[in-house]
Amino acid sequence: MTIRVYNTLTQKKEEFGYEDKQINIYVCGVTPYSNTHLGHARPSVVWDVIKKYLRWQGFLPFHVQNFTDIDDKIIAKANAEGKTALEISQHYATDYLESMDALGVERADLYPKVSEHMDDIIAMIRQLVENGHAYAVNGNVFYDVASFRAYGKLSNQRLDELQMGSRFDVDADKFNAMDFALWKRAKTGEPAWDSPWGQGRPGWHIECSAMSHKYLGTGFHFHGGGSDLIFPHHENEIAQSEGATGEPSARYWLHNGMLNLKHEKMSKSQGNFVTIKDVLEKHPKELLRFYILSAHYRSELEYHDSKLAEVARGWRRLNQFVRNLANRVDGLEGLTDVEELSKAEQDVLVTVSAAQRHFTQAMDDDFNAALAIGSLFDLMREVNGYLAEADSSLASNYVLKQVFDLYKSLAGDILGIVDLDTKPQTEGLTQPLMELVLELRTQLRSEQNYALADIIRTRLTELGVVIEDTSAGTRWQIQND
RNA sequence: GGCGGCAUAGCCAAGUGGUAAGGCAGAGCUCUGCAAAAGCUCUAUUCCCCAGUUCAAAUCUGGGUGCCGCCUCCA
Repeated sequence: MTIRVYNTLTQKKEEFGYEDKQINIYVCGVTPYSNTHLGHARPSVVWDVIKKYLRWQGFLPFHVQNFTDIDDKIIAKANAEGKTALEISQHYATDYLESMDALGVERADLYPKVSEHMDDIIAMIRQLVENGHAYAVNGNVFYDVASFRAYGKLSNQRLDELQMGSRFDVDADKFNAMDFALWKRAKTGEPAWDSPWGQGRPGWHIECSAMSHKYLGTGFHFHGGGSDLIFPHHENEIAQSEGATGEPSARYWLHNGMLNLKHEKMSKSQGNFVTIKDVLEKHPKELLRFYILSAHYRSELEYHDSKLAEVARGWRRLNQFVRNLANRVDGLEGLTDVEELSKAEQDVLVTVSAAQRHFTQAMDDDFNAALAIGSLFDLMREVNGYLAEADSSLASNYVLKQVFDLYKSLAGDILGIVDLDTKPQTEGLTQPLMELVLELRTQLRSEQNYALADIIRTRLTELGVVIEDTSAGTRWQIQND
């Protein structure tokens, strides 16, 4: 098995090389000053799936994701609301983690914060000054972009083509307009820390270099984030990390595409965002994940209010299929190999292994989840065909258990697009009441009182309870998406 | 102005040299008391346009058009 990934640094797909099973991952987190929105859901879900896939393949992902909890925007908001910057950032960091939990995103192994890594940041800035990549002026420290020959290698920018200063004023203390702040001199009313250059706070990019280096060292495997971070954030990060250590920081730079709202990037500063919590109040997390994963992680994704409804039908089919399988194979834990399989059953097993192979091939090719999902639909069609004829023999149960186990790992554990909670859909009286209603309706049907039976069905549908008459009896389900 | 990306059926979307996955919607059929579910069949002679390379191109090259992102904080 070989995994190939698109590396922004080389602008092509590369074979993923590794030395041992532990895969180190640094994903740029958020600046917590506002509610967590759908744009944040994209990299989170994408990396969640990558981690779970890698683990399924026998790797041990180790994931570090920062909180940039010292920042102009946070300070501005704190001053406006009469709170401290840390109160603001803590509040929104909590909102972020809650949103991630609600999305079924596994937590990172570490969430380092700027405010807790001042020594590491200062040490790296100092190193950069010593290495001749940074200079201090009036309590500020700037990165000397011209000193780093490879500057621009990630984003493919040429220094002389960048339009710096066109939309904001350039600090007069800079050697060069493109130089960026590593350390900012304290202004009144701002949180500040002691440093060799006086009181101040870190610039935007240095925290990721310092913290990724501290926890993952140099040459770690993956560095991820949104494509909007390629320049200047990640470009500057490379300049800092490599300028300080003399070694490459990350080997593979992976960038996810933007999630747009009405053809515009969803972002905090533009105010055009939909929060994750809002969406999850109306839709199950599995549906939101299905939507996000239905396009390749590098492409742009368009969101609008009816978007989830559009993909819901296909998603629901998949879920009901898996749920039916779950009911069917429930309690069949002890099944071992069964000797006599019919042709139809052998065919299903062949399709199962083909589906798993296609899924793996898709994920190995730059984590192509959209293609991988296609293989789940292919298998579903095949199995549904078999299911129509299947009896409840041992062989049949055995085969269906194989199918279910595959969906459980791929669609459930890795992608998180089907709800496998075996929790009863209902509580209290609903279950026995439904059984009673359906029993009576079955009686009516056997008496050919279809008019009344249909009224019951219609009224139940209006209540959100969908019933289906199958040859194996009537089944019911609460429609909740 | 520079850099990066995208343009595939009514809609979403995969596909980076070998003759167009998958989903939704639509049509027909099977099953069914009916409905639903499910299955089967059909639905892009063609991949924004124009040239070129090649036995072969949605895929490569050149040019054009349109859209998006970045060059300010952003996932």
